Amino acid sequence: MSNSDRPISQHDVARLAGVSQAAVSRTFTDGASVSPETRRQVLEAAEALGYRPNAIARSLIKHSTKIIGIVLVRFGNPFYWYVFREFTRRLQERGYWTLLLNAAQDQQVEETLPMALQYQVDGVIVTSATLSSKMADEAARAGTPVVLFNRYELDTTANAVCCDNVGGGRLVADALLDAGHVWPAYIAGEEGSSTNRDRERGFTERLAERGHTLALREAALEYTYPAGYAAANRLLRSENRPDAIFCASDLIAMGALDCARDLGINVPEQLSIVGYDDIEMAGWPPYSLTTVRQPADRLVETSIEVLLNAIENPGQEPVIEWIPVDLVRRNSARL
Amino acid sequence: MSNSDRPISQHDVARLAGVSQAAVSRTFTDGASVSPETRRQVLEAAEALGYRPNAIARSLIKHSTKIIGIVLVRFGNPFYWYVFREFTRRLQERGYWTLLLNAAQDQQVEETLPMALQYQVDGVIVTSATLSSKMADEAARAGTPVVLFNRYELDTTANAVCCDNVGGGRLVADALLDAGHVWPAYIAGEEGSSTNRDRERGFTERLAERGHTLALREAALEYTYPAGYAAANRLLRSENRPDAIFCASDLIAMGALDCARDLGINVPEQLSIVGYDDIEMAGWPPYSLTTVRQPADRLVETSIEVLLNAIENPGQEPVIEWIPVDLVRRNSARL
DNA sequence: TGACTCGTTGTATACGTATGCAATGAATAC
DNA sequence: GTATTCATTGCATACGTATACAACGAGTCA
Repeated sequence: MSNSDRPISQHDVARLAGVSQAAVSRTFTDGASVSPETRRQVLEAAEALGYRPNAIARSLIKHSTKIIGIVLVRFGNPFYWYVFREFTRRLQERGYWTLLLNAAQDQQVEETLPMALQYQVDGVIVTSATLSSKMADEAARAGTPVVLFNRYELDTTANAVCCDNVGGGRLVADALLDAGHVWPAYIAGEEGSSTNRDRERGFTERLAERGHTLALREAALEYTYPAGYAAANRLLRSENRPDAIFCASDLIAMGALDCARDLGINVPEQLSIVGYDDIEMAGWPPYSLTTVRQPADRLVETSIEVLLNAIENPGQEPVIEWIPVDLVRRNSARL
Repeated sequence: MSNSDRPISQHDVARLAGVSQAAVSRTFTDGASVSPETRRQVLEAAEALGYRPNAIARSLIKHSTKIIGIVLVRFGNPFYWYVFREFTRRLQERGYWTLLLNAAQDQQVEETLPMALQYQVDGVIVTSATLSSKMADEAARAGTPVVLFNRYELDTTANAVCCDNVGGGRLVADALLDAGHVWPAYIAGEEGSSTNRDRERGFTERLAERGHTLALREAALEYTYPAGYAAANRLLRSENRPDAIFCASDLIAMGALDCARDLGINVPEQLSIVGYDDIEMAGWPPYSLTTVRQPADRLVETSIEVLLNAIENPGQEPVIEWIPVDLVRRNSARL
């Protein structure tokens, strides 16, 4: 069509409507003072020219982009798919958009977070990764609130919303012991992560409190199905095969379950398997996984509330919110 | 710490370094002319103040945000999760960031796309949704290229990168007939979608060419596991049970497979099941799904190339790229 | 009629950065 | 010695919008 190379600005609209640029700005700003008549003329001219306000220019003045940065580290876990969908959906409902920062490695958070800050995001949510104190300082200096999702860091200035992973581990220990298991094993996920550490700690702690010990331990190293399969394979071929396996995530547990089947081990009669997360697939009939449910909706909602609160009330002390978990009893464990 | 409320700007850095604001800008602009000495002073001052360039202000001048909008409609399908991860990862490698637009319903694309344009994104990728001609016009007027992912629209001005869904349907028909199946059924996904329509068309067309007809048809309506289970349930309880089912997606096929098992039907001896997408789970042992592989990497790579090409060379004719598919033979079908 | 309020409008400026232009100075060539 | 080139620098302006401020006109009240 008739494409002048410069996009339409408020000046163009103002010229056509015979008013000042300020009048145009006011008709597109809620609560500004414009007479119905000018408003009509402006809207008419805007419609004729196909004008759309420039959110970038507006952001520059208002010192607010209405954009939230989300740092996602491990894209693999389906639990985080759901979480991510809910984040974007609920943020949009509240007038915020989402800039995604995909950090393949934990280490890359150090590079991506500064980029988010350069884009002047109003806030950042960091999922499944921690923040170095250097990064936390930088965000604080920029005045950009950060919420850690399902991680916590006691010594930094970041907010956090976190499941009680220690409590989750204890839940499983109690349930397994109550049902008479005596030779429990643990398959770890990523060794460095606080979620993995806390789940294992809660599990072994509670076992110890009740006079038992962790019989065996394997590391899947990743939160994936094949890694879970491989770890279970090592575990189940050992001399003293465990009578129960607690897995650091559902994907690991599903791999372990299939491995047990392939080895001809009956689940749950000969072996109980318990997962963690309660992803959608955990409920599918061929798995029917007993697992610790992390209430994703509540986690997300709380994170958003903490973040928006920090945005609207700058200079507050960082907050750590704990979200309780519960055990979903299905058919992969004899409980 | 010592927080002056305004963030640090190039003026602050310039004052401390004893140079002009322009000199600061130049040290942060590749290829600009600055002496090593001033550069050093500027970087020193910037470091001391914790200065970071403001990407929003830069975007305003350069008429380029280095942000790509991605419109995602149905978050459910794991295939799109992989696709989304690859998009963000590869775009980041090329210096682009990703603004996510989550449209729960198809219809909401009409509302979200204009928002992306207001944020001056350099381009838009629309996955699993079509574009009204009104929206296409608006994007064209804004000079923002759009690439439809796995959809095509012959009459609009949008680019498209698309799998040969008709060809995929034909592949399956040939494979099933070659193996001696005589009573094939189809489980449809979302009725309106072009992917669903084309897959079914290719399947039935090829059946007809070889003197067969589609025996039965059911609609899952959604691309989900439970919907696939329910549709298969209706299909397999009917009088003339099919000897093969072609499903519009892998998730539907996995639901159908579990339904067949629950009904005591042997797969693949009594019933062949074929899916579409080749998501990661399709390869897991308990499913081992025979399916049509959509080469996600190639789809994504091509989409990015088409989009970046359109960004760098404005005013080009829209392009439609076709990507071939192939059949992955596993154990859910007797082929 | 004059003083006052109040809603509307335009002017001017600011947000933080990039860049065209002219000025400066050093280095080179004759 | 002068003329010329060239890299570097600061000044000024532009990007598109929001808003403080003052000006204006209409209306109200005394």
